[in-house]
Amino acid sequence: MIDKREHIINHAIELFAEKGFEGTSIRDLAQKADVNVAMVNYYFGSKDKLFEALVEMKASYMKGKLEELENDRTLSEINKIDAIIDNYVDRILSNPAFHKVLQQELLVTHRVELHQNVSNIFSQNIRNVTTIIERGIAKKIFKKVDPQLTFASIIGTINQVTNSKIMCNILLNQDPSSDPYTNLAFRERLTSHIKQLIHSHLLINP
Amino acid sequence: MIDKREHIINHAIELFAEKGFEGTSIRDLAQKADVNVAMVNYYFGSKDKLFEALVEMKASYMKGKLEELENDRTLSEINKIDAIIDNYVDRILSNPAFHKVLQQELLVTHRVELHQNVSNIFSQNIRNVTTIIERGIAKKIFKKVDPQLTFASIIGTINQVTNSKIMCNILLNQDPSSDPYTNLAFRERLTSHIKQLIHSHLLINP
DNA sequence: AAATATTAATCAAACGTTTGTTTAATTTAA
DNA sequence: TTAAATTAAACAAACGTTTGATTAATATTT
Repeated sequence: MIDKREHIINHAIELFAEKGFEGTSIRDLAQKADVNVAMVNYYFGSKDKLFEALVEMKASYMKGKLEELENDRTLSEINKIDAIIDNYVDRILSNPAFHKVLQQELLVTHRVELHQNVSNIFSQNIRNVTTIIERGIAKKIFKKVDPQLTFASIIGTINQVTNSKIMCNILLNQDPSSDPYTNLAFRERLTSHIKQLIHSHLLINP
Repeated sequence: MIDKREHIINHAIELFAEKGFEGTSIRDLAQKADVNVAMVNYYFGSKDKLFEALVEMKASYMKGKLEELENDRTLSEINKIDAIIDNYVDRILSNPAFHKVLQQELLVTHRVELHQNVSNIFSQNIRNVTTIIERGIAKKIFKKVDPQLTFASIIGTINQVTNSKIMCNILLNQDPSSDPYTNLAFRERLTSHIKQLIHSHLLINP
């Protein structure tokens, strides 16, 4: 075993995604990760701190690529948007369980601090994307759309199909047991739909 | 007090939305609703059955209007879509807490039966909307879009701004304490964005 | 109409479990 | 040999639920 903290965290993500944070007991987690019940408190101090450590360790993958794209001067605004869509879909479909954990924490509000932290993970992304859209509008390449809600439509479409596997399969008339998230054809279908949607929304000359 | 069952359910919706089902204790609920702890089990049998009764009692508001719209022969396809968008935004913004409870139950999967029931609440709506879009495509009024994912974009955009008040305020650069859901200007902004987005996506002659 | 019987609603208290956490002893590794 | 890691056992607190007694409301009988 390489890193026991990460080992526990990885199993915690799966359980939290399936049952929620409150719905998962430390004994559940210890059994699933095949460690002693005391190890969670030994390594993390408490169940709450495990959750914080989990978010902190795994949230970094959210950043990075986007700032890079925003500052790329060789790409047109619409190409940046396309790259962001590809990037988002890629990362979320590669980590559906962690993404679900974050979405759960956005829905509930009683852990005020963590709820704020999770919100902040997304806030820089919002600013980056809306800045790109606003620049496109200023250059008269884009129509005068609502930049904030345009971002909401991009990320909201992705969330709509990634938040619930069962809902996604109902939506796509697929077998309830089939797994759309690992299906490459589905990934292609999703990205091309969003790009098509956003292109006709943004571009003056499509 | 008119109906004690409904009285308890209404307070349960608020608490479940804020803390989640597992995060809410019966003692929490009893205190908030100002009833004895034994009353929940007296009226509903168990905490789980309270949850089922809650969904059953409040989910009916989801149906109705949509079947009506689908069968209306006086409206064009795009007018039906517009009416559906108005209807969705209206109902969700009028019941944000209950909507959050449903979204939470879509995210977690460990209560298999209830998760299925909640999914089914939406499935008829999906069929209605996709049918309208397919008819518009057949009539060559609409472009050859992806009907299922187009629906996902409509409902996903709404969810994106209604799932978290804090996220919504970050998105809209608003004060963290402001309440966008009761703000009529926000409702108008949201519906007109979605309509604009979907019109340019669907219509061949906008 | 008054008195009685029956049902429904409410309550404080207690039930047995499960919860997150801690302890103190033991094993492992450096 | 010392520090870190692991363990089974125990801890108090919180959990959902049940109990048995008491009050309120309704129905029945006089």
